[in-house]
Amino acid sequence: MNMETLAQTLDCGQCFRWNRLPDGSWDGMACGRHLRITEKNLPAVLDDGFWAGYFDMGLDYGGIRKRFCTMDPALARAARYAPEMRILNQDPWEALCSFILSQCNNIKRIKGMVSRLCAEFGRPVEEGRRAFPAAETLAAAREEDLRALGCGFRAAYVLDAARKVASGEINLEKVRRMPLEDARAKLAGIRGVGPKVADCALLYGLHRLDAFPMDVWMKRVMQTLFPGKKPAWFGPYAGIAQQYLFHYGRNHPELFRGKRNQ
DNA sequence: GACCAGGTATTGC
DNA sequence: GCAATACATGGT
Repeated sequence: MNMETLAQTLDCGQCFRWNRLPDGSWDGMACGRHLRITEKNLPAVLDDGFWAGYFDMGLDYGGIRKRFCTMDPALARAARYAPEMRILNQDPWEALCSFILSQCNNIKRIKGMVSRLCAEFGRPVEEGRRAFPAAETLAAAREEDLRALGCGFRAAYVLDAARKVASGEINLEKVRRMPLEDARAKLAGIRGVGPKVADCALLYGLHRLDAFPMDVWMKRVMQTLFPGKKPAWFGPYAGIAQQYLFHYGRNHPELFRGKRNQ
């Protein structure tokens, strides 16, 4: 992993608090910690206990990729397109909340909404930096306050999620350990959380690598490149395959020209 | 100024 | 079941 290939992980639509600065460094927040990654400190970052875990350095992505390459030529192309991509270990609540905000939205605006949410409700951690707001904090907010930050119709959804997490009605660490279908059903008890957002929360927030978010892009990918196949076909690391394919598909829209959009 | 965006809930066949 | 529609709003 180097400064360029970090984009495969930090700019592939799984997280919303990282930005590349003009000098090429990466600036971001995770779990209440601020980090600026430069060419110089990158090795030390990946050696740090917390950040190594965040970047999932303990998992053998090379081996998983190799297996994918033997399964299907299109999957091989997608895996080779972004070979350094990893699924981050993000804060579960932040991921759930962020992907509730992601619906019917674009990545740039999601980032803006998350940023304003942090500025307004996040705990200050250092000069000008704020953590992602705690569920307890947002649970006490008013819907109109969230709408004022540009959340739109998603404001009520965020509020419902915050209340259910803060009250303990939904315990994300318990959800992490549930069978996939039970976990999905539990998350779907939140207003504004359907199959896609639930799987995003599971994959990106709870590191459930068997979850397989099916958005418009993945529907196109599946129809075009894997007709008749279902997510389980990709195996226990289906979520990683999904991320390779999502990123590859989004950057090759010509694959779907002339196909029906779903 | 349309058109679209990593969807979901509701309604009506 | 499945298609149609509303839901807010900023980016392009």
